Amino acid sequence: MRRRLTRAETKARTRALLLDAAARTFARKGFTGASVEEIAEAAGFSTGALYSNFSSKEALFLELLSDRRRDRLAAAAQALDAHGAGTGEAVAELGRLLVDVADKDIEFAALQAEFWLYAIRNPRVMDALAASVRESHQALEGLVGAAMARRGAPDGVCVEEVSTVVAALFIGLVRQRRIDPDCVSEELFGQALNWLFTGINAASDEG
Amino acid sequence: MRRRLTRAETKARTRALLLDAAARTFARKGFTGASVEEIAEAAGFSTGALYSNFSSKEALFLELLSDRRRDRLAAAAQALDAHGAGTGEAVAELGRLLVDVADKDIEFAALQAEFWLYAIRNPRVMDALAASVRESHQALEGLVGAAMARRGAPDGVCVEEVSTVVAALFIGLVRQRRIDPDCVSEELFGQALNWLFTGINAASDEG
DNA sequence: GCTTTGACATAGCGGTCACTATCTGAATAG
DNA sequence: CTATTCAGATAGTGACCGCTATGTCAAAGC
Repeated sequence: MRRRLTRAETKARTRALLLDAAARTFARKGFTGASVEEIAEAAGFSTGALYSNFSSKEALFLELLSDRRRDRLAAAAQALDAHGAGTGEAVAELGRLLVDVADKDIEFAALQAEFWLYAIRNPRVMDALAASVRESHQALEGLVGAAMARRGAPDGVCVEEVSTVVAALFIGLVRQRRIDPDCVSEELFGQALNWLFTGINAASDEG
Repeated sequence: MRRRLTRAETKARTRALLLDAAARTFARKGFTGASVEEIAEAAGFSTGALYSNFSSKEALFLELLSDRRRDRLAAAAQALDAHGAGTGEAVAELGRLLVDVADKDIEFAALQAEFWLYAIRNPRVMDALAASVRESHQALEGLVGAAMARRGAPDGVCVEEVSTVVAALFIGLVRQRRIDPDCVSEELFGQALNWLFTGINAASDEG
């Protein structure tokens, strides 16, 4: 049986519900296309509740910008851990991640695109986006560094650069898979990573 | 001295000016954020002129979707031709293309992101976007095929797949360069392509 | 148990938007 | 020269939106 909630608890719950509804609605309609009434209704509240928890539509949006990528990152890390990261299977698991993000979590890619466009147009929030991206890139650098070490990659190659390339590849493939799934098979991301890491080793052996 | 324009000529000119203004405005404000009055004014006309040339805001947007990528493609092909495509310099030239698209033609990336989001949300226009993308990918496949042949790549590797990877890499790097230019140097795209093509050769030598 | 507080609901205000009905004047046709 | 057509201007119209002022009722404090 459910304990009676305190005021602070219900407020926190309302906030979380509003954030979830906002993520769904912004992803489906865009920042300007989504109305605050729509968001509040999707969460089961009124606009009054929304403005009692967030100072403006933009503030709600920016809070998502800081939050959601962290959520995704945690889920991805968990999935990778569960399937033997640090082994040769990591590449296969990254392929599965591509499918997850492109096909299942259809909100994520759309939201990130919204964030990017918003930051391009409102330079004052670009720092926040850059920080959010940097956070996930640092996690990725751990994986990439491990992969390079396992494959005996040389010292001359910059882990940050390789990570940036891997992340760019991922984003580009997710986007393309939403346009034409036939062009981006589930294995293509893993395949491309194999080419990339093989090439890194081979290229440095020459120079 | 300027010849007196016929009605058809002035109308075509008005249409073109409206399309240009629409590209600028949609890129800067987004599809929902840009108003038709804003677009018409930027072109030096009234909303009446706009609705006399396009049936709706959406029709104007969709016309850009078909047009603008072709323009970009033509400019890119010209730039590549001018700097010795088909030689080893092609990779360096592709690096320059990255800088052009990311830094100078700031409209292009934003517009493409708008198109993608719009197509995601309005499945009936996804076909148009897919066709537009396929057009540029086919041009890219010519370049990629030539690069692979020059480097003596094996038969077992699918040109379409490699092209998709190259395009994805490009899009992802442009996006990241707009977030943090320091992370994506001008040479990184060319560097990544070198890794990629080197890896394609090496991987197939093994199997 | 009375008072105070504050989370959330309701209603409405000013402003903007996509789109249209109507008008004007210049290019065309005869 | 006159009549017609039509590109483009002007001036709305109804709908919607972000936000706020105000009301309500239950939890918190004493």
